[in-house]
Amino acid sequence: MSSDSVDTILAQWKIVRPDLDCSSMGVVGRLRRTSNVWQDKMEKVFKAHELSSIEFDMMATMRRSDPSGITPTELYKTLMLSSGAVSTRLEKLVQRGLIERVYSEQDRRSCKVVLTPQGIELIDSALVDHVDNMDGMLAVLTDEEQQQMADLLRKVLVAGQKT
Amino acid sequence: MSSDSVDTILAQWKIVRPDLDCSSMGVVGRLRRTSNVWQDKMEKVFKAHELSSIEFDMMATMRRSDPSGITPTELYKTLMLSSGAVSTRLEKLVQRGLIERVYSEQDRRSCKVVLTPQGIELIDSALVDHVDNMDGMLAVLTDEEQQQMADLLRKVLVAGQKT
DNA sequence: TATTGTTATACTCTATAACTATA
DNA sequence: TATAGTTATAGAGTATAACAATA
Repeated sequence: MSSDSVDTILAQWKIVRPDLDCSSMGVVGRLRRTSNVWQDKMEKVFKAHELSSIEFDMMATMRRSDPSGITPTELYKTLMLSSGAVSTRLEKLVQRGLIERVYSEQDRRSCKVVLTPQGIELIDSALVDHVDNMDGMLAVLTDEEQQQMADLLRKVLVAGQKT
Repeated sequence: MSSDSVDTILAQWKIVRPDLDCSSMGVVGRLRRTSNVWQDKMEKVFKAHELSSIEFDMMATMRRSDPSGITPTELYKTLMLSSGAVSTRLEKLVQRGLIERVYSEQDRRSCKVVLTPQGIELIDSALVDHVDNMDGMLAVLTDEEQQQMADLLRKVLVAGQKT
């Protein structure tokens, strides 16, 4: 098995701090690096569609939600952002004609944001490239290995929600 | 097996875009989320030692490097940051008495940064807490599963370096 | 002429909180 | 009085590029 930079780092710690068991860093460090590398690759694809990561996430969330739309509050809670950050970005997408606000008649404080036809076209086209991109990032793993990794990560995430 | 939020998202895509095979999102999406959750947990530990993530990374890199120090150039290349960003943060650490610059006699443009005794004390104490923290994040996985995940991630990282 | 490292500028992004309107 | 959403302010962080000193 070929070694990576994390193997080097672990070997260095073994010398400087032989008393400390850093093996967890072998998992956490690699996951962090993988996430960074993948994030960069994904941002390139998003950028090709003139979207930031968060704009992609927002539009993708709208795309897979109820066609009647989603409220800004649901959106910022789903994406774990502040209301202000979401409002600002929503306004930009409105100005680009990619989404529009539909005001509620029941609760006049509230609105829903929905994708315009152009918005759907853009996110659908970005989505295809995004899936291609992810497939490429995972191509080095067999289907079974991909399933293994998904299962291991699910286990971590489910456990983390309880805390 | 209990399901997580990514399972929900995949089910939503299955309805809205049944033509699109989003299974790679099951791996990539979970890895991204896990990374974010872990990053938050790590930052809390770093903050308890009055360090940002990057300050911790910088000091940890110095700690495991040659005791004679490391040049700012090596540091920003290792951490994949700009020279300016590293210079600014180095200066902050100098002002806090955690590191100092040792100027080269061979090349008078160059210097090395080294941890002061206080710096070593701080990073060593932060490191112990950091390792404890990582152990806790991985506690839900067996040793064998942790090894599996490390191996899968190494495979991805090694393949990624070639591109 | 290239390289090491610092500094200054400008930019992006966000959280916070103030604010409006409505419930 | 609380909530939905927007807007304004301020802060953190960075990359870029200009800069000084040396190779």
